[in-house]
Amino acid sequence: MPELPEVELYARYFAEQALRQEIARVEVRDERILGAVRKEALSRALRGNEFTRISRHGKHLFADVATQWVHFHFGMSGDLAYYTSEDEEPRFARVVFDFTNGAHLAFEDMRLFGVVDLTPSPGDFIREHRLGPDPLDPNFTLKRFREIVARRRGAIKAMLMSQEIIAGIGNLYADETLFQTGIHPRRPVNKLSHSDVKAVYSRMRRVLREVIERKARGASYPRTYLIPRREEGERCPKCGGTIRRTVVFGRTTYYCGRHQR
DNA sequence: TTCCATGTTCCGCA
DNA sequence: TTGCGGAACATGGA
Repeated sequence: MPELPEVELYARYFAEQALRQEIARVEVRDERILGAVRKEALSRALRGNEFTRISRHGKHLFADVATQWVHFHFGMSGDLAYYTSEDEEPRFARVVFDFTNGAHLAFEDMRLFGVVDLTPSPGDFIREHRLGPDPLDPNFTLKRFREIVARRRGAIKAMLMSQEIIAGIGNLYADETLFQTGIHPRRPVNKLSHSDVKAVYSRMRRVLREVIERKARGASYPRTYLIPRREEGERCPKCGGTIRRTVVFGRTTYYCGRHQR
């Protein structure tokens, strides 16, 4: 379930559970999950070392080990699991890091769209993959967002989901942001008013932060959100209109036919 | 059996 | 050059 908020929670989980433990071995259960790195090289780079710190950019997570960083991308179904007993290994574990203290950290990913890789540093990775700014980064100001918007055309939803423009927003949170700002997902970016742009900027960040904090407490989505009502014909929790379903930027899109214009 | 899924990439076309 | 639709990737659940 990984868009920015979920990956942020994985990052916190990783940092709390799996730092500063010597890595005994790396078990690759399915090589299709590896990016450019071969399993022998991954194992060699990690064995005898420890994860020392975690970094996140958009939907990407990085774990510092010795002179390199392990890069994780969670695809559609990736997750992390830290456990001490072998029989707790997740069914779809693809890579398992065994620690000398007997604990394990598994990267699980049923659908195999995720990636485990090595990279010299998060900065190198971000440049190489041309990722846009992380929307929760303190340097990502409204001014910067306006500059990005000014250079663009096309549907607002496509812009929000393009990782080279802004890194971390996926299908659900793009829809949620537009639902809360009352903007139709197909509205061209150049037809947004000055205040629309500000609203999108603020709502996007509020949604991301709110979801992180709520999920960190084990809570579900607020009842005012669109996310729990992603179904054709549902009632809009904001205005009582009807929830519509369509396709934008290749993804199933839900919006309120009444208040999103 | 068929459709759908929180993602990314590549190709072709306008 | 930019933007977008479609297909492909792999797999399980409704």
